[in-house]
Amino acid sequence: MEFDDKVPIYLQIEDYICQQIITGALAPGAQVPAVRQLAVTLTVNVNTIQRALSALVEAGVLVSKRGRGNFVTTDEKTLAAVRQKAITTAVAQCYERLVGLGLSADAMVQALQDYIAKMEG
Amino acid sequence: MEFDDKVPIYLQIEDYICQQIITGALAPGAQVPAVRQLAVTLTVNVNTIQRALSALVEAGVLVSKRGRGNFVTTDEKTLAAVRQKAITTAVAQCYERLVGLGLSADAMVQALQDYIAKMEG
Amino acid sequence: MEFDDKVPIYLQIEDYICQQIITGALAPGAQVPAVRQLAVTLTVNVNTIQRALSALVEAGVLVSKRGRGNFVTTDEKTLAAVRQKAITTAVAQCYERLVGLGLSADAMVQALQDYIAKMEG
Amino acid sequence: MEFDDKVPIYLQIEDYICQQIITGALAPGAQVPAVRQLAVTLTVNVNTIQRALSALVEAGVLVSKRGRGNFVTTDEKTLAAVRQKAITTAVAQCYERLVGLGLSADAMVQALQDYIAKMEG
DNA sequence: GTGGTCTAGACCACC
DNA sequence: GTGGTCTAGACCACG
Repeated sequence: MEFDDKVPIYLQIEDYICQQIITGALAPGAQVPAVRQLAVTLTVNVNTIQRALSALVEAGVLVSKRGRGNFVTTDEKTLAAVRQKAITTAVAQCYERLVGLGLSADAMVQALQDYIAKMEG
Repeated sequence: MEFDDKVPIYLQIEDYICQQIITGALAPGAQVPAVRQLAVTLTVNVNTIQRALSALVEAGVLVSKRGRGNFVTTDEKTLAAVRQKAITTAVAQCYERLVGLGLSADAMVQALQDYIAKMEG
Repeated sequence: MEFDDKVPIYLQIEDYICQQIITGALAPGAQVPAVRQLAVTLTVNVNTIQRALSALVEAGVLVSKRGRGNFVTTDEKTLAAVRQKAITTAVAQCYERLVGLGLSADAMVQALQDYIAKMEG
Repeated sequence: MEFDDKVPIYLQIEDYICQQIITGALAPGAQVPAVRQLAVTLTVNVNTIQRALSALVEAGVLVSKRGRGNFVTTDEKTLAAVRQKAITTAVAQCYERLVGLGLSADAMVQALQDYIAKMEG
């Protein structure tokens, strides 16, 4: 995995875990890979992983079982919220920036469609 | 102006200046407010402003005239590139994140339209 | 190390690092001395070192690994380009000045050979 | 005329005047253009011109006649020295940098010849 | 310990 | 007054 130097790695890892959950790569109730395992696969320090997981536990997305590991919550409301928040955040950020650049609603949609066409066409 | 803690202030200032240029608030050839002035209005240290402006000078977006101030380039190609890059960057970031979340092209466009409707409707 | 007052220290440090790389004192992939270490040995402020290294990172000559240090790139193309640019820059500057003084091509070569003879003879 | 932002303009103007003298564009005894005239043609502030001329007067290259202007010295020794110094300085700077890059004497001469061939060939 | 960012304050070159 | 450079010293993210 690649990290953007300009934003804290632990935040990027948070997003990464959420992404795994949303896409189903990490199913509800599933065990999250061990901290040391994640540290290896993401080539990141253990402390950095810990920080990211702690935040997710705090948010209720993961539940930590002492001595056994971390698990994805099975609470559907929380999971739905995670998904919705991830999407909204991405879209909102884009919207704000494009508004700042003076684009109209139509121009925004057009810009997105153009980009999608370029990437997938 | 408000700054996001998670990304370097000097980068946000770069974006801010570019935005001013793109929206026409800073016309081609216009003088950029004095470094010390910007420092006051943005409530940021002079050096931080300098760092942002230096990068823009390096990129050719601004030209620095010693003892006189910084000015927006009049080179149309550069200006067009600035605008295009700003839009593409915003859209690309959004696209990448939504792809990571498993959204289809249609779902992406829908999500954007929904958000726009919510904000502007 | 000695610095020339008339040109920014950070630029001289850039050149110094490049020189170390070109001569092999800093091998490809090798770790550059810590910022604070360089600051001590070059008797220069840490920020000044940072500015020089940042430019080299930007240029791809160095790669920065957060919390671990700065390393010389292993990309051969980049390294070759660094070497070539350093030589060309030095020669070009000399050439331009001598042309401005009205010297012929032969006179230039002669002047260089004379100087070399004086220094090494 | 173009100036390199990285070295003081007044030094570049000094070099420029010396160059004019060496190439004969300013003959021995000739009057140097008025300060305000130079300021216009070089698009530089009057004070900056003054500073450069003062240094040359100090060095004996120019002689200042109150109320009448500045004139190129007619002292042949001084003029010869100016020329020699200009050449030596250019060559020495190049030599030092190439030595620092580990080039042999032959390689230096070769690099210069290559560059000349590229420019004039 | 290592790099990255920011602040505060100073000095210089130039207009 | 304007930008450019440098210093000193602090704090944060990361290993």
